Amino acid sequence: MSSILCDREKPACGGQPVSDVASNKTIFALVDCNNFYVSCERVFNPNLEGVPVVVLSNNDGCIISRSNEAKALGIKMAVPFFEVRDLIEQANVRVYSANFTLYGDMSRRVIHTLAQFTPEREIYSIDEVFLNLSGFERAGLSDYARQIVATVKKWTGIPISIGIAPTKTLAKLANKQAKKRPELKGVMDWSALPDPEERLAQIEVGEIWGIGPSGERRLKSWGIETAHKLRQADDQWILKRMGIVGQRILLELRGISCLPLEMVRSPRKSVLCSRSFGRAVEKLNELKEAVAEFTSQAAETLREDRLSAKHLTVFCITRPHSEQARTHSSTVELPVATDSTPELIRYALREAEKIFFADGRFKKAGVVFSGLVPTEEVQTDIFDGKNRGSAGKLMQALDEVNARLGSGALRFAAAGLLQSWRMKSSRRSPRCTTRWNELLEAKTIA
DNA sequence: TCTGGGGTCCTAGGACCC
DNA sequence: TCTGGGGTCCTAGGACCC
Repeated sequence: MSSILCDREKPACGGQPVSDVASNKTIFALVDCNNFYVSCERVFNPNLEGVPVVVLSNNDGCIISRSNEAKALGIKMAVPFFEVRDLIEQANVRVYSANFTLYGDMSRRVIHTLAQFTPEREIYSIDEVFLNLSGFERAGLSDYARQIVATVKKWTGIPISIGIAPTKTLAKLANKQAKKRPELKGVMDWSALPDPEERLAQIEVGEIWGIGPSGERRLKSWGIETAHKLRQADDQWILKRMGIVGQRILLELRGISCLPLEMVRSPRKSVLCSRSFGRAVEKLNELKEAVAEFTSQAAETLREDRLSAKHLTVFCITRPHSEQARTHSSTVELPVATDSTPELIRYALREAEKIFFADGRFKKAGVVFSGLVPTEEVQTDIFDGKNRGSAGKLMQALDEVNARLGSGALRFAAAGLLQSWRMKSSRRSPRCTTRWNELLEAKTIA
C-alpha cells in the first residue's frame, strides 16, 4: 500500500512476476463476443438471424443473453424470466435454456482464431479476451483489428467487437462504444479520439468496469457522476473513500495502466458447485443426494486441474429472495488434502447433516472446496492409513469412462438416481459440437 | 408460483501474541 | 477518573465481474 502512496510513477499493479505479464508498453485490445450465447445459438440455427432471441440461466431462471432485437424490446439483462414472459410471448421472442457445453466449445474456437494474430493474450472470460497489439502499430491498429473481426466471423460464425486503449479500463469503454456505433464497424481505438475528455464526460460512472451499483450510488452522492469527473478527482481522496480498487480505476481512466495483461492464468483458489432446486427440498435424504452430486461434480473439476482440497464447505439457502432468506454453512478441514470423490462425499454428507434442520424449505445448496494444493505435492500423514494410490486409479478410470460416454455415465449411488430436485432446463438446443448423438442434421427436401 | 452459477479481491473486525 | 500498542492471522461478508 505505502509504495502506491509514495511512488506515483509506479502503477498499483500488485506483485505479478515479470515473466507472466506483458511489458509496460502494452496496447490493450479487448475482444468481446457480441451477445455471445445468442450468437452461438445462431451459428447452428440461421433462422434466428434478425429475430429477437434470449438465452436463460440454469433453472430457466433469468435472462443471461439477449440479441439486439431483444434488447430493443426493452428486455433487461439478468431479469427474471417470469417477469418478461408476457412480453416474450407477444413479440415471439425465441427462448433457449443455457447450453454451456456448446458455448464453451465455441469459445475455444474463437480463442484459437485470435492466436493467429498475436502471441500475447489473456483469456478473461468465456466471451472476452485481452490482446496486446503492441508492435502492430505500423499495420494501423484499427485496420488490423477489423481484420481480426472479419476472420473470427468467417472462421467461427461469431461476431465480435474490439476496443483498443492504453489501459484495460479504457479498452472496456472503447469496446462498449464500438458496439454502440455501427459506423465504427466493430472497432474503436481510444487513442485515436480527437477529444477523449469530452467522450468521458458522456459516460456515467456506473458504466465503468469495476463500478457496481453500490459504488455508483456513493460516487453520485459526492457529485461524481461521469467518468470525466472521476478522472479529475483527487486520487488520495478517492483512495480514502473507495480503497485501492477505486484508486486503480481512477488511474486507469487517466491512461496509467494498473491492471497488467496476465497471460498465465493464476491457479484457482476454490472450486464451487451449487444449484438452485427445481422445487423446494424438505427431506434430509434429498439434500444429501444433491450434496453428493455437487461434490462429485466439483471433484471432477479438481482432478481436471490436478488439485486436491484441504477444506470442504457445504452450504444451503432457505427461501431466497424473501425476508427470511438464510444461508447455513459448515466447513470441515480434511486430515489430508484429497481429490477422491468417495472420500469427499463422506465428509460432505456429514456436513450436510449438520446444516439440515426440520421444517426447512431448501431452495439451493452447494459445495465449496478450498485450501487447494497440487495433488502431487499433497502432504500425507503417517497415520492416514488410506491406500491413496488405488483411490487415484479408480478416479482416473471413472473420469475416462465419463469423458468417453458423457458426463454422468458413471455416478455414485449417494447422488441418487431420480434426482427429482433437479433444475429445469426445458429449452436447451442440441450440443451440436460435443455430442455425437446431437450432431446437426442436413436434410434434403425432395 | 416463478429471481443463475462460478469466481476473485478487499476490508473490517476479532483473536491472539508479545 | 484514567486499563497499551503494534503486529499477524483468520474469517465473514460485501462488492464486483461475466
